Amino acid sequence: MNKKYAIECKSCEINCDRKKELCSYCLAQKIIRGKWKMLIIRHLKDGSVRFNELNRLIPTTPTTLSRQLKELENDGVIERISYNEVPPRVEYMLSPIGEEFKKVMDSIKQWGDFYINQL
Amino acid sequence: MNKKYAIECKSCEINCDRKKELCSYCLAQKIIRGKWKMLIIRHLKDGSVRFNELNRLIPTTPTTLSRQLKELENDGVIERISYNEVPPRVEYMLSPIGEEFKKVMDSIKQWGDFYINQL
DNA sequence: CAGAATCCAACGTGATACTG
DNA sequence: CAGTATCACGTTGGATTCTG
Repeated sequence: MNKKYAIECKSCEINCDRKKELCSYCLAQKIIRGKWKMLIIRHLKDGSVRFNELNRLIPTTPTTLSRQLKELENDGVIERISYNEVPPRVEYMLSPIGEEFKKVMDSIKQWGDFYINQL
Repeated sequence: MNKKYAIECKSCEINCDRKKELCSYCLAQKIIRGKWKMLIIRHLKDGSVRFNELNRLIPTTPTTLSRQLKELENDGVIERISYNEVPPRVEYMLSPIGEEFKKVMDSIKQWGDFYINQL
């Protein structure tokens, strides 16, 4: 198991008897924590999207969007393809890991609906 | 739909065509964002736990743990029962909404396993 | 035991200006 | 178009001390 992506779960190291299980949670939490990451993944669900297009869909600054995209890329959740064109064109899309995350998104949506119905 | 719990998703208001779907995501993100919340829910999965017991399982200070517990309670995810005893005894457990969240936890675990296998 | 109060440091996000 | 650099700021979490 080489360190392709960074995974570290301090909590697990300290107190988890079922390391792998807890790591999954911390892993997901790490990805979900970023303010716009859920939204990014949601907007990439149906295919690749360009940077500015994404920025129109997500109400934050290019600075922040760029940072969050880079983090998602480093975590292996999305992929970035840069075409050598003028004007520049860059497309973002889900990686296999990101595709797999759609299932989590679906269960989150179900739970959210349940939550809203309780109000 | 009375405002029992606070829900507001600025992103949805601004740019979402499928409001309810996105709200679910933002909702979940808002609730899970706290550094220890996933871990709290994970440790309450199998039944109620007392404050100090929880604090032994989760490597943070009582101050922070208390804050996150209160937030989870306000968001309707967990419940707090205080027994009138000396010394004091307080138990935390999942609410119905919290129980429902276990499905999300399960899908997260599956995803985490998939993730780890990609390394 | 189960916390509350207070203060502080660190981190994440946003605003602004600029660029290949 | 797709960013980067820099700075300012608010929110979060942690340390410490104290209490019913």
